[in-house]
Amino acid sequence: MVTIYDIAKKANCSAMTVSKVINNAGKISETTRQRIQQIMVEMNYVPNSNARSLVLQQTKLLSLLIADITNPFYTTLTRGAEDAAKRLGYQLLFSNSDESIMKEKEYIETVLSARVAGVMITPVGDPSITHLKLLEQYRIPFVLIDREVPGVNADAVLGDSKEGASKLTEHLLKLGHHRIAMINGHLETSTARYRLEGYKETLLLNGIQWDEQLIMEMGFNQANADEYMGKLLSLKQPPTAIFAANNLIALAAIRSLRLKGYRVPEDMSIVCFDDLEADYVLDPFLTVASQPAYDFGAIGIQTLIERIQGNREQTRHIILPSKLILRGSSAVRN
Amino acid sequence: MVTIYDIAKKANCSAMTVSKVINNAGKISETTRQRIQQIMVEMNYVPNSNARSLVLQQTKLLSLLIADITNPFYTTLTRGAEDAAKRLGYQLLFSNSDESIMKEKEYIETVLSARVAGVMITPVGDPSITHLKLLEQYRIPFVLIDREVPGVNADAVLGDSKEGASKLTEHLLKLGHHRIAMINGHLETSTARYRLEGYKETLLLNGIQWDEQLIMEMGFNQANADEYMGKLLSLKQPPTAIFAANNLIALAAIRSLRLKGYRVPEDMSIVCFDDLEADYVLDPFLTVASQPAYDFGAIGIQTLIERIQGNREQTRHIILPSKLILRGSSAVRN
DNA sequence: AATCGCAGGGTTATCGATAACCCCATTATA
DNA sequence: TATAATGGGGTTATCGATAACCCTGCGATT
Repeated sequence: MVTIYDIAKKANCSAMTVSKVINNAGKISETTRQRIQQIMVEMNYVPNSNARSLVLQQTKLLSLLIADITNPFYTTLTRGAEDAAKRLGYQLLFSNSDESIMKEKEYIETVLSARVAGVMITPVGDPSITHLKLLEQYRIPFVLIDREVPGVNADAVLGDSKEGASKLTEHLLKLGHHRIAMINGHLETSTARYRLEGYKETLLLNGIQWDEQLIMEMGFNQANADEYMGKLLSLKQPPTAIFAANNLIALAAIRSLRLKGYRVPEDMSIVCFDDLEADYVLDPFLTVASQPAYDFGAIGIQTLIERIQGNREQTRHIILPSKLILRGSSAVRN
Repeated sequence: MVTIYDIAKKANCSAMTVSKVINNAGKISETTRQRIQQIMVEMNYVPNSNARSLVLQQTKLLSLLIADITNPFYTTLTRGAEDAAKRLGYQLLFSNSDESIMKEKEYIETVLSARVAGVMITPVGDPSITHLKLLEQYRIPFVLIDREVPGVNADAVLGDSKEGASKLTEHLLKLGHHRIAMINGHLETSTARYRLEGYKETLLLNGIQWDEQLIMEMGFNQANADEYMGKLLSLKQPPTAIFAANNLIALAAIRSLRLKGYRVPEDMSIVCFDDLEADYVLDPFLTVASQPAYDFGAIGIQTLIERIQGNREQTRHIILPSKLILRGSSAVRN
């Protein structure tokens, strides 16, 4: 391990002088500066950030915690975050909570003990408040992304879940569906609540009372899609359309339907939130409310850095719109 | 910021005693242990890992650098790595080099300065040797994953690129194609070289001399797919089949072909490496040599941790096989 | 001639946690 | 009874980098 002391010895000067060269601070003659810099290159000196952040009480490290690394929505978001962080001179490390509150807790403790400069996080759900309060207590700036948490007053970059849900529901209604099921994420998640709200409200506005039997709270990780589809299909009056709270739920639902011999959209229309980026799919099939994933990440990081640098007082919620994209998974009711 | 000194003051003892409680070391009476532990909980104490790793000269942090976070192959790999790390008691942080040697360099310097316990990395290519030597110099254990680097003697978890390429090429030959183009990643990447080797060798074994005009070195990030497809299609004897070095290249190629009015597989067969996990795609279309992405990650982390714990002397290369999966993108030559 | 100012560089304490070692009672042992 | 052994806990130095301050010598100023 090369330290500034090793450099100092070779350069015949004190460690402090080396430190000053590294930080471009203090008064150093041009000759010694160059001598020291050359020695640092020769010896492949890399500063020990642990030592540095111990004394400085800060780092240039940002942390991003996403809920599901296998969901293209989050990886695209991550790209946006990464680009923004780089542009603004910060390093970004990610982690993946996998929708697990325990993993989230461990991760928060890790970043806390690393004293990162800031955290951007897709909270698993309302119970995340415990960890978020920890961040508050340790005065580590953070930004919520995609999901908000009641009781936590922080900057947030969110999609307009209610509006998007309304658009999707309305679309299905226009196609003649009135038995529309919803397969939702956990209601402990703000997006799930808003999407449900938009769904219910739109039904009501169109003179339809929602049917609790048609509303499933499955969770965003698509476990048990088969079970939930089974329940829906065995109702006396099964749905003719499904609103899935996100893309992976929709895919799981379609797969399950096909296994049971149903066709989409002939026997069942399906719509959902979040596009699968065209990169992954040759023939996009899902009718979706597409959210600007890349922007989520980029704007989130910008907001976070502004907060870190103390340019702002009040917390701010930024709401990004979604865009309805009509495709083959939804059709006029038979 | 709560420190052990704050705890000590409240508990009326020395910081050392607190430290001993935290580390379950030394001799502490049950009463004081409990008293201290309770105070730590009350005050939400989180140890400062910077201080700790400064004195211990080590951490429980592993670092994973992947080449493209938007490629499902890598995100699935990441899942495997994450699960393995958790199981073995390590925390995992990822980053994304985006196939950029500069980003890779910055990242390596970051993990170096953080003195992580170990690094798992998909090197961008042969030039990565510079950074990898740095890791060696600082004695940070690392494992190469998916790609090897000549001149770097390290553990590695690799796919059998040559064998997979042979299988794919053979498959196309059996379908009657003999003008088979290859759209490859950069030859600075070991996988690209091995895949090319398998391709050429299989052609030769079947009595076909390869045609340099049919071999394109595009890079794994699918830039300029249109340009390369244009070149191939405007040849006097254009290919009737394409072997793409990975999944995203294949998709880009198909998209480009369609834009130009070609149909797959009727006008052009396409095969490639790396499956798109069934999670993302409703109707898998690509004929692929599928690699066990999850295992790459899991085995890689295991190997890394073994090395960290010094259970092994010699470096080891683990080669994982790929599986040919036949689908609609390849068909008998017209 | 005495003082000042500044360039150039060094000393020391500090961040938070831990290793290595020390110290003092009390109990066990010869 | 004298001594060793042990439990329970404290002291001090250390990791690598930096902030705050100090020192020295030389040319400029009065």
